[in-house]
Amino acid sequence: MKPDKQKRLEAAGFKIGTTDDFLKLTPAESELVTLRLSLAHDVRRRRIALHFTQADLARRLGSSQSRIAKLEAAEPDVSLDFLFRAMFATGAKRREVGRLIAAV
Amino acid sequence: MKPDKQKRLEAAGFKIGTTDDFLKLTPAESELVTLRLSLAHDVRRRRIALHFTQADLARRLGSSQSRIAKLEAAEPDVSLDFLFRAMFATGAKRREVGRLIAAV
DNA sequence: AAGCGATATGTCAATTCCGACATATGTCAA
DNA sequence: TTGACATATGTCGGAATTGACATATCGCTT
Repeated sequence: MKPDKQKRLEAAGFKIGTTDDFLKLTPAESELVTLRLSLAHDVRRRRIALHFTQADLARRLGSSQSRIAKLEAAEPDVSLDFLFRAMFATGAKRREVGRLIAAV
Repeated sequence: MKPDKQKRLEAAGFKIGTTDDFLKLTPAESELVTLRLSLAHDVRRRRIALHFTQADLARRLGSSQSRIAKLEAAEPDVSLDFLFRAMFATGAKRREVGRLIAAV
């Protein structure tokens, strides 16, 4: 959010905070949420870079298009296991995954 | 395994390969196995560095001592979700987790 | 507008993973 | 040895996650 917009909202009585603040997450929970979001976003990025459809990636994973859509939307019923399997199914190596996770 | 021992075994007719070879894992599966082992080992390392018992860590996670034992043994019914929650529960930050995962 | 490929959303039964608990094994000090 | 504490192993019912499927919506071309 742009700073000026934030100021305007706050002037209007809205308190602006991070998602973590809003959801009252512990630091550990917050790390986990960020991790999930990062992975979900990167799976999509990598899939598109490979010119794969969601159905293509699903086939590679022995899964279904709808599960990939949910994965990329980081829906809560998508596990880290599934996210990592998807990363590796797009050809990611541990080195790349590590860099992604470490990135602030 | 020491190289000389490997040579002796091979001379005796034993073929030496990696665990991944033995289990006929795809590269993606192999990355996942390595990831799980790395995390499991590091959770134990971090727990001990904190002078926590398995029961202590379990309490922090809202879990049980037996689940932590299984986690550290990287048993197959332990999810990546659980492994990451344990990492963060020992105070690990994404930066550290990323470095661990990227490490060969 | 109509058709089409891609993505999103919703549901459900089956599988997987979990906490809880019991119990076994290990370690070490008294 | 015995006892106390830590870790390992096994089981079980319930909760979470999955693949499968149906269907809706989007974006684009004609």
